[in-house]
Amino acid sequence: MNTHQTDNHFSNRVLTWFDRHGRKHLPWQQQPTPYHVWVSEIMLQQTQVTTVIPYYQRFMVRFPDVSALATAGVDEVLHYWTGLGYYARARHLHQAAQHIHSQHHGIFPTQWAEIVALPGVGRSTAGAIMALAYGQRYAILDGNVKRVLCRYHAITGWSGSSAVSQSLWALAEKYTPANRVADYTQAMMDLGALICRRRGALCEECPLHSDCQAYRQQAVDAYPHSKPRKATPENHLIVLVIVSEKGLLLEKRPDTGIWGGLWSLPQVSDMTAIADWCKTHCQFTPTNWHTWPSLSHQLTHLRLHLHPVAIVLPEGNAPNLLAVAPSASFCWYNFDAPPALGLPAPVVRLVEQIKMKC
DNA sequence: AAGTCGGGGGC
DNA sequence: GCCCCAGACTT
Repeated sequence: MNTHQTDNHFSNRVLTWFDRHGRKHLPWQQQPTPYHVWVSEIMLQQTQVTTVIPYYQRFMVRFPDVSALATAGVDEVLHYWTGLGYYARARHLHQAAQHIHSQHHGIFPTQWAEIVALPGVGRSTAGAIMALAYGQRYAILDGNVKRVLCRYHAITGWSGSSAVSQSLWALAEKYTPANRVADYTQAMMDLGALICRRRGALCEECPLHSDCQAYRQQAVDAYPHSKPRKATPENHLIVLVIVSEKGLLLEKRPDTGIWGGLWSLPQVSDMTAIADWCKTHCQFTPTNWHTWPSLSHQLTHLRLHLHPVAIVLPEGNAPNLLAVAPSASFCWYNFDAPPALGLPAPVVRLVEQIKMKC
């Protein structure tokens, strides 16, 4: 009977705090159009605000609206995404823009079901667009909201497990108010990011601390429970550094898997495959090569070691090599006029090294 | 239900 | 080093 009162109690406290302390000057808040909210939400998936801001600003200058994004090439979109990670986000964003451009005349859809059907948009991102851009009462459940709710109710278990996630969604829906839903949604993210921080939570400044179960237990740092982790595997990749007067040879990666759709160095399965690879793809058999120092690259779930092998081009055989590229899957990366392509972060590092040697 | 997908921030 | 971050998608 008093559950409704309790729900308003929660959102009222959050909203009062927001009026005084919430963030109101983030780039995507200035004109919270569906397009601005959408792009920002996709960039912010698993990515911190301070990292996103410069990417968002560059992106909006180049792709100011859905149609600008839809009519651009996917390589250029990935170029603007280079360094942000999770590149499927960029390809999905581009696909969705093309869908909106061709099927909805460039007008962003207004219904939740249409929005959640867009590639790359799940339940939480769709809720954020509905709440922030349209003021409709839809809930979100991002990392911030999860942390606030896990602590407020002292919820045990990993928040990614289906049982805990289901409980959290029910709570998120319950607390989301009908009035001022845009402010409330922003407030919950701000509360999680600024006050209910992963470490070093500022509980004395939190509008909810008098009712927070984790605070009452004096065990705020224990929530949310972290994901059980396994040992991260190590992967070794042999990559080829082939430089001609046209630049560095790059190969486009398939859309699925790591660095999907990005341009990387050609990769071979083992050292014995190098000669065959050159014969097949470049119509020449290298006489010798040099192994360069390896680069390590830590990902969430594995550790990569790149072993660059520099192929020495035989004198006079460069013309044959030129026949290789450009094509759909190969290109020459010109250091003096770098093309707008997406490159994995360690390849960017390697390109910098190669540029120094040339 | 568990794995995959990246790079950077912060301690 | 380690864990996490305005999650979604595939298997």
